[in-house]
Amino acid sequence: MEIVSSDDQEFQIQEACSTSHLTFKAPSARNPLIRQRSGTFAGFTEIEGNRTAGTPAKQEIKEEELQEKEKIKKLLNERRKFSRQNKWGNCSYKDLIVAAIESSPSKKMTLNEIYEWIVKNIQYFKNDSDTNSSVAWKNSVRHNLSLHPIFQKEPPQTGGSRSIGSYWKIDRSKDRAKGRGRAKTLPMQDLQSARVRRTDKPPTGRKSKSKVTKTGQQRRDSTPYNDSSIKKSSHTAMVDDNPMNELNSEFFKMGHPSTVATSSVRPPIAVPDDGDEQVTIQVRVPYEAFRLYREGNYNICILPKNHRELRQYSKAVSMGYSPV
DNA sequence: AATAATAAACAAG
DNA sequence: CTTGTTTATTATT
Ligand SMILES: [Mg+2]
Repeated sequence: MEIVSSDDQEFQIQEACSTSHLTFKAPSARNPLIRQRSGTFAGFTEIEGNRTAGTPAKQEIKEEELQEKEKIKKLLNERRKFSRQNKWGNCSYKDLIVAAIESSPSKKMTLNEIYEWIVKNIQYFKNDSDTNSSVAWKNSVRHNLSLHPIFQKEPPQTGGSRSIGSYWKIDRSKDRAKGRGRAKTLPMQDLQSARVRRTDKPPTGRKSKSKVTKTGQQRRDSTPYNDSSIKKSSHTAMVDDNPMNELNSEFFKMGHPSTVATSSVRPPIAVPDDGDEQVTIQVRVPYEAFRLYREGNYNICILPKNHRELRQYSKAVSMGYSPV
């Protein structure tokens, strides 16, 4: 059990995770799953304080430009905690947006200005400013602006006939705090409200790279319906009569990271030849899986022992594996 | 296990 | 169509 304190409240996690076995019928591999402890308290994003603008007072414009280029080079090349090797360099969309906005003298930018900065300054996006493929990364930019509390917008402006949207600014005080247990302003994905799964619509999300397992089984695509006549929509909906709702809202003010934990299991699966072929099943532990109650000054969060396993189980079955 | 990328529904203008 | 929010999934570390 962990106790974590934030500015004004404390809460505990009790068995926010559990260990259990998921056994699938496997002709050749029949070891029971033994999974490690999961769903531990999330760590927090390292804040890059050292990229803050150094406010060069009186420099020649040319020199400033050179400095700016150096900064970008550093941003793309240096590895930081959690950084990935993206097509454009070792920085995240969030990093790019921060760099863009900070490069502006007024320290604020409209969405379109952010796009333009990226296209102008990041090689990878240069030939990609107005093509079909730009739709995807621009979507990601918007996603990141909305998602991260560090990005805040001023009241919307109007420019001529069409709206230019808002000016986006950096507010570091709203970024996730460094270290465990400090006051947190969490990204939206850590702040999901009480929703339940709706099964009448196909899901959205990232597509699987490998669509076929070694068993030859067709893996379910995350967006299996190309048929545009099938209307897709988010497949969750609020449940008004969830008795947890009241507690939920309080709970989420504290932004409990464990509610977004994903976990993987590697159950033995059916393979034709021999093999301990295993598959990773990622599931998101949904909010409603948790049982919450209050005890004194604490909100107690319990993930019922079997819940994660049940979700993994049903997902495995939907992928074509047969349980024992 | 945790973070980040990617896809897409949906709303408002 | 653009801007913005949110959910949901997989990939990468
Ligand atoms: Mg934001």
